[in-house]
Parts: sequence; structure tokens; C-alpha cells
Amino acid sequence: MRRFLSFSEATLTAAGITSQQYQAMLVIRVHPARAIMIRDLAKEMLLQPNGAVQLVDRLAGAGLVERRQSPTDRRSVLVAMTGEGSHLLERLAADHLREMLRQEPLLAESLRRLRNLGR
Amino acid sequence: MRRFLSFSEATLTAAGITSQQYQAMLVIRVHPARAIMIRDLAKEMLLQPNGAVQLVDRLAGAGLVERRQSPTDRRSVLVAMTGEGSHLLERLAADHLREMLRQEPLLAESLRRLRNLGR
DNA sequence: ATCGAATATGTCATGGCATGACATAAATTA
DNA sequence: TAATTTATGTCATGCCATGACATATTCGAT
Repeated sequence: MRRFLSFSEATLTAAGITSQQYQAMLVIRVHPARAIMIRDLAKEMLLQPNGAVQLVDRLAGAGLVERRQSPTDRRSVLVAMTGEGSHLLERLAADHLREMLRQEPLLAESLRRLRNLGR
Repeated sequence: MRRFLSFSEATLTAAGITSQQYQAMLVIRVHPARAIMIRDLAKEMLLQPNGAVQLVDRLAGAGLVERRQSPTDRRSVLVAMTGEGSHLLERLAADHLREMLRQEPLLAESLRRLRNLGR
């Protein structure tokens, strides 16, 4: 697990973003409307809402995400990917899947050993 | 994976330490002499040496770890667990193993799905 | 034996991340 | 309409990690 996370960290650093920013983009991407309220983003990432605000600040500052007005609630903000953000996310997700598949046998073996420990 | 890490985070927060601090203690505990040079700690944790210095600062500040003079090299410092640190580590490691075993079936299932994705 | 390079630790400034405490505006409900 | 709740945001704080740099010690080549 730690090995995979380490690969992930390196890949993301090279792309100029962090793990949290990547996770946030994944959450947005997977969301039905391709846009999400900050409150919901916070919930999915197990953060306090104000932490999510600042995460979105940084993503927006990097041009990967943009804030839109909600048509139904003037309090809330919808966060959506920019073209640049989408493009980057696709590339990174593909890299991650490839690496995950590459390391899958090793992880399976660790899991087998763990299972034996439990007996 | 994220679910387990989330459990880990909560457990560690309740104990008043962070993930990095826990990892560092594990590395020290596993080391042959039960003591480690800061340089080697940095290597194992994939950090820059100066980052490890500050991590040890915080652990020492919390009384979980202590610095000792190396008998062979006056430049270097040996970091070892205190009694308090050892005690805490044992407890946390047991909690983690228990939870890992509890979530093992779920992880195995995810791995199966991943393997199918690869075909 | 000594001088220069390499090594080990440490300091400082910076930036991302996350929290708690608090503030503001808009929506809900009583 | 008044009180409450909700959504976002600001501020101060602390951990984490980095790059740039400093100091002390050791090692190696001459």
C-alpha cells in the first residue's frame, strides 16, 4: 500500500498537484452533474467545510477547477472541472490504473500473508 | 485502502499523534538496534534529511522518542523510543492489525474487481 | 599531515493541508 | 416575520515537507 501511495505521490508531484487535489478532482469527476457543492465535497473527503473551501481555492488558483453560481441556491457554489483540469485528470487516472495493475500481484501476496497472520 | 487509512487517521488523532509520527516510530521499532540515525530514518520514509530532523523534533517534544549520541560518529545522532513511546506504539500497532484483519475481506474483493478490470 | 570533499545534522523561509473559532449571507421553519 | 439552520468564507494555528543554506565532523587523496 505504502509503495503504491509513494508512486502516486511522485506522479502527482511531477504533475504539479497534490494527493488531496487529485482526490478532490476524482470526486468532482465522478459526481452526477460533474459539479459539486463545497459542502458535499467536504463530506466525501471527510473534511470540515472550511478545509474544502481552501482546497478549492488552491485548485481554482491552479486553473484546474472553477466556481459557478448555483441556479437554485444563492448561498452555494458549484465546483466544476475546467478543460485543463479534465485533461490532466484523465492522464493521471490512467497512470494510476496502470500502476495499480502492475502492483496488484504484490498487494495480493501481502493480503495472503495478512490472512495467515489472522489464523 | 482509503477506508483503512481513514480508520488509522482517526485512531492516531485520538492518541495525539499523526500518521508520519506513527510511521517513524514503526521504522525505529523495526530497526536492528532499536535506534536509528536521522539520515536512515529519512531514507526509509522517503524524506529529505531536514524533514526527518523536524519530525524527530516533534516526536521528542512529545516525549515519545529521545536523541542519543552515537558512540562512533560525533556528527550523528541515534534516535530511540522512550518507554512511553514504546508503550503507545504497541497499543496502536495492535489496533491497526485488528482493524486490518477486519477489513481484509473487503480489500480482497476490491483486488478481485481490479484484476477483472485488467482483463 | 593536511586540505578539500563528502556526510550528518540543523535552521530558516515557504507552501499545502487541516482544524477550531468565528463571521456573513441566504434559505428554511415555526 | 423572527429565529434557526445551512453554505461558504476568513483567521490563527500547527503538522508536514521542501529547497537553500550553515555548521561540525569524518574521510580520502595527495
